[in-house]
Amino acid sequence: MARRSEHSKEQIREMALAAAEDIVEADGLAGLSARKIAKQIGYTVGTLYLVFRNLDDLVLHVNARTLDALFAKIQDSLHKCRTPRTCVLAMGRAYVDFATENPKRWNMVFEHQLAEGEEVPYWFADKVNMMFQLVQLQLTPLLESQTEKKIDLVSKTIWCGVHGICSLAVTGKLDISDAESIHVLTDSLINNYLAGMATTLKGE
Amino acid sequence: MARRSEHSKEQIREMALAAAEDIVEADGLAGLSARKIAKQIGYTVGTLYLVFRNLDDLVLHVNARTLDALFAKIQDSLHKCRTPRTCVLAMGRAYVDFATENPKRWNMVFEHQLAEGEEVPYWFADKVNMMFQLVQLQLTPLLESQTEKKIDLVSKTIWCGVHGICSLAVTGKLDISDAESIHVLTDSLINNYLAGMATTLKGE
DNA sequence: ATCATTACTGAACGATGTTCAATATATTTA
DNA sequence: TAAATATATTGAACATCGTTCAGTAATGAT
Repeated sequence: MARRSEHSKEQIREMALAAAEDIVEADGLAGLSARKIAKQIGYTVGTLYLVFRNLDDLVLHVNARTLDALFAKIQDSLHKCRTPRTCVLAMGRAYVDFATENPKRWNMVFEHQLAEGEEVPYWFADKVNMMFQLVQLQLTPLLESQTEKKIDLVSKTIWCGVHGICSLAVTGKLDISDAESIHVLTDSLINNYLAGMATTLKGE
Repeated sequence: MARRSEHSKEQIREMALAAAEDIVEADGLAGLSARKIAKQIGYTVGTLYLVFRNLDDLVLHVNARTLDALFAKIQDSLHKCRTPRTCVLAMGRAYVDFATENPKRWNMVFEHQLAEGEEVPYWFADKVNMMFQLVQLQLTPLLESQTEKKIDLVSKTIWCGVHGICSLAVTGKLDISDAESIHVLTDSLINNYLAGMATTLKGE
């Protein structure tokens, strides 16, 4: 055997990640296996380990791609909004839309956990933080008089809230599942939280 | 072998669930295995399958116990509060406290997913719904003029938000991890959301 | 044409969830 | 008390999993 250089290592990586995405979106993280990926790209298991440290590493990279796609979709949603409030609303809806369109892939980002000793690599943590920073960017016009710590708190609170709604809805723990009904919850969260913040800021 | 009737089936169930809890809180869901549980209770793997349909079923029951303990803790927190707002604040803090005290067990409730065909049993869904109803119970005094649908929306939004904060904090996706810092977020969410709701209700 | 390098394989290992014929004990019957 | 029946428990077997790595086949260099 050995079809030397039919694909570069980088190509094999890409193929493996794409195959893994397919399998996960079809059967979830539980349905993913090294042998399935290998079979789908026409190589054997061993080859995967020349290109990834192990399956956890591969999943981490699939998750990175998911976060990238999610981030892109959320950034896109900002083209059609004008005020901080409507922009955060748009972001929340885009988040929900992505999650309902790619439920298993999105879910894997939060389902997957590294083994005890392993650390989440910095480049992965960065991708998560970028999401919060994008919220922060929208909100700063409303919070110019506030400390950075306060702005950080507000962005995190809102975005965690949106995530919580999305998470419980997509995993079927609420009775709702269609995107439209979930938007009602995220809209409510963002509108009321911001309205409440406005009153407490005035009262100072 | 066969130490007939040394323990009743119900006792073996209890022992297995307790052992599983121990293992999960030590090593997480990934560290749990049928053989480990069996070894810890002094039986062999086969015995577990006389008492549970399969490992998924066992995990589901561990999760049920976790939800029961969580619910009890949250109910307890209601003895020291007087207003709807402070009661929901107390509930949020109790939720965070439980999650930080039992991170792996709590996490498993949301990490674990049944296989494609399997349905979440009604008694499990009930336990989740009871949590929302407890929030609803606190909030109805503030929302007496509102439709039931609106009350439901508000409770779900707030509690999902609290869950989202808790979830991202406990799994290390925020930079914070101590309970006190997480309380700041849940307090902020609840206080601002309710304040915002008060203004929109007045404006009607 | 030979050698060295490289790309890839696939058998092997230990561990997993799950099943079920076999077995050892307890209870009932004679 | 002894034999027969019933039942509680076992543990070997199966397929599948992640992971490793000696071996092999094809390429590039000499």
